[in-house]
Amino acid sequence: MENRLKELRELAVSHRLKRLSENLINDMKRLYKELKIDYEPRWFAISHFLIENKSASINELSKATGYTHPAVIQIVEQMIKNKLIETSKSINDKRKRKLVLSLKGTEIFNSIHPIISDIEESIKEINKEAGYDILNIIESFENTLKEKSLYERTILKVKKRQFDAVEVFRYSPSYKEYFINLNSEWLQKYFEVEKVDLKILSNPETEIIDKGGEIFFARYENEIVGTCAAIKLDNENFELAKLGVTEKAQGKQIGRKLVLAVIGFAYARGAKAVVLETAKNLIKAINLYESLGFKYIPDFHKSTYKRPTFWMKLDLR
Amino acid sequence: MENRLKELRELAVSHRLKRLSENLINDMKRLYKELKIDYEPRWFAISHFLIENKSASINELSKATGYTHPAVIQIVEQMIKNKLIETSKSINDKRKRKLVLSLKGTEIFNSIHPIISDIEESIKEINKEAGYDILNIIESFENTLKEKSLYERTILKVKKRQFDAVEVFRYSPSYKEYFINLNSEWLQKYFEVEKVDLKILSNPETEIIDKGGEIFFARYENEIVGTCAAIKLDNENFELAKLGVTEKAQGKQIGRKLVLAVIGFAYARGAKAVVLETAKNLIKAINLYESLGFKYIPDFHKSTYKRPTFWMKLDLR
DNA sequence: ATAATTTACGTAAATACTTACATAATATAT
DNA sequence: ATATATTATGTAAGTATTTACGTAAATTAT
Repeated sequence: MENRLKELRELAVSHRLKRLSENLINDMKRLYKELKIDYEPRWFAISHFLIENKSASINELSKATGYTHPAVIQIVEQMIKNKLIETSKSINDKRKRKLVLSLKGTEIFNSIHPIISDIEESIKEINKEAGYDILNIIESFENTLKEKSLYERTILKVKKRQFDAVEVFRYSPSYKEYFINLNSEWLQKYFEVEKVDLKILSNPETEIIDKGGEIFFARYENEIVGTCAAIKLDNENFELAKLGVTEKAQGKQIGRKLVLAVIGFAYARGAKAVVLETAKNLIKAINLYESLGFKYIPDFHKSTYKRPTFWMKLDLR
Repeated sequence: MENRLKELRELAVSHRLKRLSENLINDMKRLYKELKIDYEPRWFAISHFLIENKSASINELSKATGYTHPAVIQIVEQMIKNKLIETSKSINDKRKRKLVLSLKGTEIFNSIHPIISDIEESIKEINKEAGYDILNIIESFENTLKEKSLYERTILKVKKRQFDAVEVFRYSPSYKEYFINLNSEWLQKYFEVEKVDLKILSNPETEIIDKGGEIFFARYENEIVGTCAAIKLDNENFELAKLGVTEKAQGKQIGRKLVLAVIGFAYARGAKAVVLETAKNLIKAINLYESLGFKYIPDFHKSTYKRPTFWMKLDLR
């Protein structure tokens, strides 16, 4: 409990940042209202850019301010209604609008200048009292997140954790059923179980193990959820085949760990390459193979199956 | 221009804080989605509180999380729809609802625990790279603003600036018309110009100046916008009277500066007190008088006017 | 030169809240 | 004991933005 409470603190960062920002924006609004200035804080960034650059298009404003373009359209619309902005079609590019501040817009912007200065001063004062320069800090966090977002950082950790939670172990006769079932699942979903499949799946010992290959299984949260075979083709080549991960356990690094087991097995036996035969519609599998360095090889072998397949290869030397 | 650009930087603080927070919240959402967890980040604070405290009412949750109570109602509604929360009427207080996490709610909350930890770790990592502890910083700013908000800080500066921009000067015959007009404005708006008023307004020299009093005027942006008289009652008492500030210039510290001029005048002449006669519906004026230390005195004098009035007094010793 | 892609803008709807207001139940003051 | 104030909740509507999607014009590729 104690532990969790502490965690909430860190997790609440985003929420509290938002509140802090809303606080400041509301105070600005209240100031304008109190001083009877007909001006919304959200107009500021756009007014400012138009003062500096004379005219701009919706898109330019969006990029300059960081608002999405529909947001800019809506803010600009408001400003047009308040006669602060005038709009016309661009001449050289008929898609674009040319937006300029009206005389009234310029006047109001200049008239709020003293208040802006006061707000500025207040923020500096707040910085001093708080003991931090908030702007520097924001910039620093923006840069840190630009390098690697919270999402990217966290997903790496999650994958690592999942990867570590998968236990891979070798074939023994008692797991024979799993080999059939886990492979039937995806074969039935995407294609059909062909005779060639059935021959291997039903006789893993004679077809794979006895010929110098191996079959791996993956256990995740006490359930056997995946399998993959290494078939010895010759002294220099192994085939990775019959990779199957049950649907509800997908996306948990199980396939990756199984493929790595096969590669490791082949490598330990002095193989030069691992090849595999797969099909275009097995997108997740192909992505996995590619991420581990497998490359498409045209005309390597004719297809073993009725289903249309192609071959990939990973060089081990 | 340069100058203004620099200012925008400070002013954009709130906007950028908001974006930073949205960034983080969106990343969290994306994480839950990617990991196929049926959970919204906004549920977290409430789930957490209910895990810690077993049950709570809408109001308690609002206070604990910082959301407004309608926000809590809406989030809770969502969670009820997702069967994460169960609700019942409170027994001892029929206004209250008793909200508890359902079994499913508890399970889901516990199941996201590892991801929460990963997010936590990521935030710590971000802190380290950015070189700041964001949570400390937020807290520091929250405290600074709690002591004195951006609004309060800024409004003080604005008032000071306005106050300094008002120029107060003394009566001379050429300003006679202003004395009549500025006072007629408010008299006509709130009451009517009575004979007693007219006598003083038309003869400021004989009625006020020659008897040892004074009339002050205020100039703001090159216009005469306010006036106020100090009438000598006897050697120990002055009456503050005929305070008028034209409507469009109100709220700019003009009245305050005029009243201070009258007080200063009386003080310089060795007066013991300044009194004034005002009316209940002149709310802004009364607020001003009170803020400067004037106190209500019952039965001081009978009313000089047809309109219902009362007296206030400021002791100078 | 034509097809395909990208860019610029627009619109509708969704999101995550807030404000403002209403009402019933409870607590407090006279 | 009764009026008054406060509290807890609810509801409707507003706000400031985003996402998602569509279309026309311009650019690039073939």
